[in-house]
Amino acid sequence: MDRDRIDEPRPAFLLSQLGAHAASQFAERLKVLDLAPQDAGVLRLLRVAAGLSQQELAGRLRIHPSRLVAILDNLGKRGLVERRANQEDRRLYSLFLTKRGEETLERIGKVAQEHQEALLSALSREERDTLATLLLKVADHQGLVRGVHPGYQRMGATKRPGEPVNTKSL
Amino acid sequence: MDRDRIDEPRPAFLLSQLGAHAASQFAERLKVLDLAPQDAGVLRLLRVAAGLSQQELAGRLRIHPSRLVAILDNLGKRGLVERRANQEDRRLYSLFLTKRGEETLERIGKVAQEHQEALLSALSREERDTLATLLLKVADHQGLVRGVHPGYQRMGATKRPGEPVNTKSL
DNA sequence: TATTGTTATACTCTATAACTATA
DNA sequence: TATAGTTATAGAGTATAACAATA
Repeated sequence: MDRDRIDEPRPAFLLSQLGAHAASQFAERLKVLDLAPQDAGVLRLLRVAAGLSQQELAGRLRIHPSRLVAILDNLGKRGLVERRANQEDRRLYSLFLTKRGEETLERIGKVAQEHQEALLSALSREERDTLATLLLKVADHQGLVRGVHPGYQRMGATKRPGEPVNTKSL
Repeated sequence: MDRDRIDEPRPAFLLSQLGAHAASQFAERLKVLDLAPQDAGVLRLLRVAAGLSQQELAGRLRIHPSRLVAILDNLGKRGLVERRANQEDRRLYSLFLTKRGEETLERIGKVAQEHQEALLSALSREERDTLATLLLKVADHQGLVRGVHPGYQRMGATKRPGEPVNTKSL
């Protein structure tokens, strides 16, 4: 059998374990700004891709369009994001970051920096660089989109999108 | 501002992103055995700590005891885990892996191996070792318990344990 | 009175599909 | 007819608290 010895943790499990830990720690820190990770994702994407429609934004973040509505309602109500009417097609909104949204994004950046510092404090600068290089290599090879967290897709969801509804559960 | 250039992905974000990806890929592969990640966690722990009570098991896995009931009902019904009456204290069950449970654990090991191979295929053997070393260093420093995934705590949950019930939502 | 395992209830959050208005 | 954004509904899965048996 050969596996009755003390388990050497598999790197894949470590990755998954640490990733979940990192995500929850970051979400915890974001609460200071009264924001959730998806909110940060939306704001960050709108900085580099201003003017997107909701459909486009949802597509890029892998969020269901109907879910994005509530997220944008909240961010809009708080004056961080603006829905501007699109002249050419009046069915569409064009989404923009407000001044306050940009400021909030700066604060998010600080929070993320502190988070990362705490998370990786066990590593030297050089080790962090090595880690970043390796992770980026794997992420690119796996086809992960920069800045798009798989968790955005379903943060507290219970059913996978596209998964058939289970009529006769239990 | 200095951050208007192309984002160098932060290693902390990469970690979180890749971790979520790894977790979902693994969960997907586990479906072949009709098991969820928590099930694998239960079986694995019972291999090295046979005879635990449900309370002890729940405590170690950071799963709510009432949730563990359904998990064990399922594993028991399928003959992978056995609830033996405890002679000394008849309120307790002593949990054991069955023969079939051990076999299933072997299969899980194979699935995990394949999963890891696919996940890290971008890296050389040496790079994988380096990655494992760095991750383990961080995980230990963060106080993560070997083999206990933070996601076990809430896999599709909507409310954090201990969090007050939100009476006036919206 | 306290603890183990169990169950019923309430709660949160989502995807789906219907809906409105525009095209 | 088709598409953008919105909303209503139902589904899924949890934590909490109450429960019965035992200590």
